[in-house]
Amino acid sequence: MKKRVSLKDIAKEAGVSIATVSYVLSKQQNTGVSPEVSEKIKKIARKLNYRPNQIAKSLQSGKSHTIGLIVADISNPFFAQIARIIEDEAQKHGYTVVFGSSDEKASKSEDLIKFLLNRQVDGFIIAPTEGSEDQIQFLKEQNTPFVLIDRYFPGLETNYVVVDNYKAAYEATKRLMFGGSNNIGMIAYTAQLHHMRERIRGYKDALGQDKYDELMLREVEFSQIESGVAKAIDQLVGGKKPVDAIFFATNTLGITGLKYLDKLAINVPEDMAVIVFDESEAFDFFYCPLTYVKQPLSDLAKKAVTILVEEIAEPSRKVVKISFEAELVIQQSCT
Amino acid sequence: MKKRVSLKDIAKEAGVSIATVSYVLSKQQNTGVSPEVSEKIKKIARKLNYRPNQIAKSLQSGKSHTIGLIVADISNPFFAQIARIIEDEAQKHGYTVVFGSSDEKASKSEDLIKFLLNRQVDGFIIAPTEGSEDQIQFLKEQNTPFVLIDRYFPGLETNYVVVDNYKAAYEATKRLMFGGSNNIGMIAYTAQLHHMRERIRGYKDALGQDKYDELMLREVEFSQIESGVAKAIDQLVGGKKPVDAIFFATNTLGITGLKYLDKLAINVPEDMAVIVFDESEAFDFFYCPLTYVKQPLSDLAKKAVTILVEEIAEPSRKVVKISFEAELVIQQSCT
DNA sequence: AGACATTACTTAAACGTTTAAGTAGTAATT
DNA sequence: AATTACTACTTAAACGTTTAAGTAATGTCT
Repeated sequence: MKKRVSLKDIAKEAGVSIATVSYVLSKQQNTGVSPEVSEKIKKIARKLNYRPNQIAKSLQSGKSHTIGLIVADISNPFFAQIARIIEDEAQKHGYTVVFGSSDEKASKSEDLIKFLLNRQVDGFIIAPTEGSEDQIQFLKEQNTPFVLIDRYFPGLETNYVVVDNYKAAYEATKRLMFGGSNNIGMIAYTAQLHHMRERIRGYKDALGQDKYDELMLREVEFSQIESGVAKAIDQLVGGKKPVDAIFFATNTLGITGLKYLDKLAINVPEDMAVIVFDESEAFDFFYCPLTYVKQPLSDLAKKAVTILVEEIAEPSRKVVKISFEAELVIQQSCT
Repeated sequence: MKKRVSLKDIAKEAGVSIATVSYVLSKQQNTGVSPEVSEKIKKIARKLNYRPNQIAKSLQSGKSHTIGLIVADISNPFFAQIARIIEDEAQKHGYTVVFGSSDEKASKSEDLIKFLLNRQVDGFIIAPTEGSEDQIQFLKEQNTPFVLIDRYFPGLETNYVVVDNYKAAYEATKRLMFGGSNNIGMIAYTAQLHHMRERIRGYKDALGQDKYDELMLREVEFSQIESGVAKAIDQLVGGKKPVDAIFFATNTLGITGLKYLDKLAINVPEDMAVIVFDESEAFDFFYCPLTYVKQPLSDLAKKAVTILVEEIAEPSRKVVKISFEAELVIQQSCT
């Protein structure tokens, strides 16, 4: 790599001190440099194609103007979309985004946080994994600015931007009941993550004491989605009280589940009503237009960035907790 | 943010110089520090929870251990998947990935390159946009390590990792002919990007002089995919020689096109055979299992990282040009 | 005993910035 | 003429590392 041009090079060529060059090039207000010298320096800077070294600036200022984004998996369209919006929004504020995928593993998440902390990121946007409370607590104690997104820990006083999962799940389930379904099953992840428990709670509450049966709620492991969903569906349709509707708790579960229903030649919505949490491009080609819970991704992501940027600028403000409403997009799979 | 622990803090507590601490903590080989002092320092470092400041290291070494990834759109699953693989691979080599989306605009791409260059990235992995030759040339002149991925410029001597687009398109088209299609249309992007021209060239060559008709090749703008594809299909099916097969040049075009075919009640493959370049989760739910061109994403992305990392370590090696074979996954949409 | 090595450190410069504090030189005020 | 104030700079320290070069104390060899 060719040696980059530094203030020193410009100073030498202009016959002034480095400080003068710095004042000219970095200050908007004129800090007492004569117009002639100022012009001369600017001209030389342009000629030499000077680009300031952000690393040096960062070392000096203690700010890297970089934010770390940690999600479960950047290749999951849900997170990829969030990442894109965060990127655009961060750029507007002059921030770069570095990202990492935790694969829902607390250990990977911890490694990533440490790694990015060494890189001196100014703050984090994190979709926390199960069991990462202590990491989040650690960030809090360290006073590292961060915002949780998509999920949060009710026991921790932190910034977060989420969706009202309880309400969304409640409404979705009610819609299935309204559509005439009597035995409504749910397929969720085996996770103590609050957003997942909230979706489950919404489902249960909508059904009420008498309609809910614990056999109708099936949980599958992150690590074996395909086999887990298949088994769950087998149980839901094969029990003594077969379900006539399934509420899928995430889009990945939905996609996997719909494929399996296809395999079993179970028709939606005739044999089985369906609602899925989250969207997917895949649903566009499903033979029956799906009713789904639509999260305001853009709002979530933008808000997360603005909160983070504000917190970086003014640390230790009061925590900000935001919960957006999700929208139930009603199509034909729920009747 | 709490003040971070630096070598100085450790040095003070241990009663030694900063240099000694640095030697102990950064060297694997013992550089002449007594075991007692060494142990003492390590213990204090652990106690204070010392984490080295990468920014300072970077300034000193001139290496940021960060690579910049520039793609058209990180939320496009094709690029999101590549990003994920690059992330994992980069992590293995101790690199962080910062990303940016160019939206296929040369101006955005240029801004991103400048922005990330200021951030002192050690190198780039770029899926270049149309009209970005001069930016690439600039990086080359600067001796900034980079690898192009997915696309490249035949006129420039650069590292790249791509797929043999000509061959893949040729074979796809031949497969459509083999399946009995007589009038095979193609929908591609209006772009001089080499990979796109190669796909088109493969299509043309497969058809040969007599079968190819310029009316059967429709190009649509990046900026108006939906309307463009609709218009293209209208023309393809509404001409005096209506096509009985369509080859879509990318997965986005394919998804959009298939939706529109649905709208027109054109059945695949009875009324229209179809092959799409690239995969999509969406295709899993299309009523007819699609024949598609499968790119070895993992190979592409991993190779790009290793080439880049090698080039960073040993600049100005000979350029490396890699072309992988794509696989035609034959299902039922092409007969 | 004197020369030379070796050990176990320390000093100081460097990376590229920013910025408080200092310093000439000139101009205005008394 | 002396004081003050301003202008247009420069000096130097700092951010947290690395590392070549220096040094004092001890050990070894002839």
